[in-house]
Amino acid sequence: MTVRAGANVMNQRSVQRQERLLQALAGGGSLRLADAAMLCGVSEMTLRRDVSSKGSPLMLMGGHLVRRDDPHFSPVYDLETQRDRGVDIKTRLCQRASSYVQDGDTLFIDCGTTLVPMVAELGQRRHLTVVTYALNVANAVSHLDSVRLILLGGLYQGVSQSFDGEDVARQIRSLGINRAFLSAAGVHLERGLSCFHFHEIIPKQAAIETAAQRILVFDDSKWGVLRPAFFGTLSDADIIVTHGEAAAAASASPEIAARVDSPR
Amino acid sequence: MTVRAGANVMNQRSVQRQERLLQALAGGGSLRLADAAMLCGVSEMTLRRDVSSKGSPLMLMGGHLVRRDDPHFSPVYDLETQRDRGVDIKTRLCQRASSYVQDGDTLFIDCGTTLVPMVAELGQRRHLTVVTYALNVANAVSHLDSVRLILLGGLYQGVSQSFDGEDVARQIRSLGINRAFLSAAGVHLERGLSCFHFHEIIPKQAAIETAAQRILVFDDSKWGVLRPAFFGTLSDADIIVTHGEAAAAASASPEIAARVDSPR
DNA sequence: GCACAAATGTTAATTTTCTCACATTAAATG
DNA sequence: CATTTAATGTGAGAAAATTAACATTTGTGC
Repeated sequence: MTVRAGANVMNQRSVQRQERLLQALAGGGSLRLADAAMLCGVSEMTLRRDVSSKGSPLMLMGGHLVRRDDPHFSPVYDLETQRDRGVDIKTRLCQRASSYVQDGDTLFIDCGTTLVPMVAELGQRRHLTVVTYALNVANAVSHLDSVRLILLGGLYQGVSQSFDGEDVARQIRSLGINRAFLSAAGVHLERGLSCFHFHEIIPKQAAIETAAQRILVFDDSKWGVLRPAFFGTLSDADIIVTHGEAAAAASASPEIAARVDSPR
Repeated sequence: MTVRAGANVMNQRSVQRQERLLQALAGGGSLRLADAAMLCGVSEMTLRRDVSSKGSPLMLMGGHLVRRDDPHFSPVYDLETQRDRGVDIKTRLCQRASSYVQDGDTLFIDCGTTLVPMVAELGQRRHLTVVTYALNVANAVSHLDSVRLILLGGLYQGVSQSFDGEDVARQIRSLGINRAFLSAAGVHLERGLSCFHFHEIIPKQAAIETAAQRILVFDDSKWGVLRPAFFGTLSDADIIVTHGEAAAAASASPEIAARVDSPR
C-alpha cells in the first residue's frame, strides 16, 4: 500500500518541531518558511512535509507559516461553499438579521460562528453598543471604531470561544439591551432551542429575558436537531431569521409563521 | 515627476472597495484574491493596486487578502530587526521574566505589547492560569490548550486593546494571584511607574496590591519617561526585568539594584 | 557492522503569484 | 463634444512557491 503525500502520520520529531513553531506563533503572527526552517535547523522541504501531514496545527499561506484555526471555528472563507452558492449563507442570514438594527441600539450578540458576519454589517451604523461573551465576536467588533464593545469576561471556554462569567446574568440585566441576536446549535419545533455547552445557557437566557427584541438566527442544518443544553423555545424569539427547509417548515406552523423572516 | 508604484494615493472607489473587503474580513480570516476581485467586481490587478497603495489596511499574503492589523498574520519576526540584533528585545525580556513562572501558578499579565511574547513561553508549563484585562494577551493565551484563561471584561478601550471593567479591582482581589507581570509606558527612578490611560490604573494597582510577587518588565525606551497616569513606584516591584541603559541606571541605585534582572 | 527502513536533503519541473508595460475604458474638464 | 486625465484591464515575462522525483543521511534491529 502506498501512502499518498499529505496524508502521512506525524513522527516524533515532526511533532516537536511543530510544537516549537506553535510556540513561536503563540502570540499570533506568521513566520516565513525560510525563517522557520532556520529556527528548527531543518530544510524548508521538511517543514513543508510536517505541515502537510494529517492533523497539523499549522498551515502554509504563500510561503508564510500560520496557525491553522480550529476548523470548527475557522473564520477563513470556505472556497467550496463560496463557489457553490455565491455568498455564504450565514452572511446572507446576517445581512437580513442586521436590517433590524437601528442607530443608537445596544445589541447582544451570541457566541458561535453564525453571527460573526453580522459584525461586518454594523460598521456603517452610528452609536451602536455591542454586548457579547464570545471572543471571536469581540475580536471582530474591536476593529470597528464606531461601535462600543462590552465584553462579558470570565473563564475562557475554548470549545465555544466564549467566556463563562460569575455573574453574567446580573451584568446582562443591568444593561439596556434593545436587540438580542441569538444563535442555537439545535432548533426544534416542539422542543425549542438548544446548544452544546451548558455555560452558554445563562447568558442566553438572561439576554432573552431582558432584551426588548429577540432575533433568532440559524441556518437550516440546525433545524430539527436537539443538543444537550436547552435554553428556550421558539416562541421566545420575536423574529426568526432562517432559510431553506427550516424557513418552510417554520412558516407552516401557525404559531410562529408570522415571525419567520427568510432572505431573498 | 514620476509616481513610483506602491506609493500612490488611494482614490474614492479604491477606498470603498477596501472598506467592503475589510468588512468581509471583520471576523478575521483571509480572502483569496480571485474571490475578492469577484466580490468587488473588478480585476485582480485593481485590487493589487489598491492594496499596494500607501496606507492600505489590507495586505496580500501569497494570493490571500488579509487585514494588515490581524495579529494572526502579521509577521512575527521582522527580518531586518532579526538580522540586526538576533532576537527581538521584548522576546528576550519576556524569556527572562518567564523564568520566574512555576507550574500551578496563577499569573496576572498586564496590557500593552511588551508582555505578549511572554505567552509563548507559557505553553510548556503545567496547570497555569492567566488573568488579564487585555484583548491581545487574551487572544494569545486562548490558543494554549494547557493554560486556563480568565479575562476581566468590560468596556473595550481600543487605544490600549484592553477592557475597562466596573469592578476589576474586586475581581482581581478575589483571585489568588501568585505573580503579576506588569508593564509601564514610563519608568522613572524618583517618580515611579506611569502609563497612558487612566483606566489601566485600577487593575494595575489591584494586581500590585494582591499578587505574591510583582515583576515589572520594560524596555529601555521607557526609562526616565513620565506618562499621565501614575500607578506605582519602582519599589512596588519585587523583580525588575529590563536591559541596556535602564538596567545600568537601575543597578546603580542602592535601593533597587538587588531586584534588577537583565537578560544575557 | 550490515541490511533495512524512515527521515531528511537536493534538485529540477511545474504551478502560482507578482510585476511591468501597454491597451482600453471611464470620468472629468473646458 | 472633443480632449485630457485617471482608473482599470490584459497579457507577457520574472519571481516565487509548490510539487515530485530521486539522493543522501540517520536510525534501528539483527
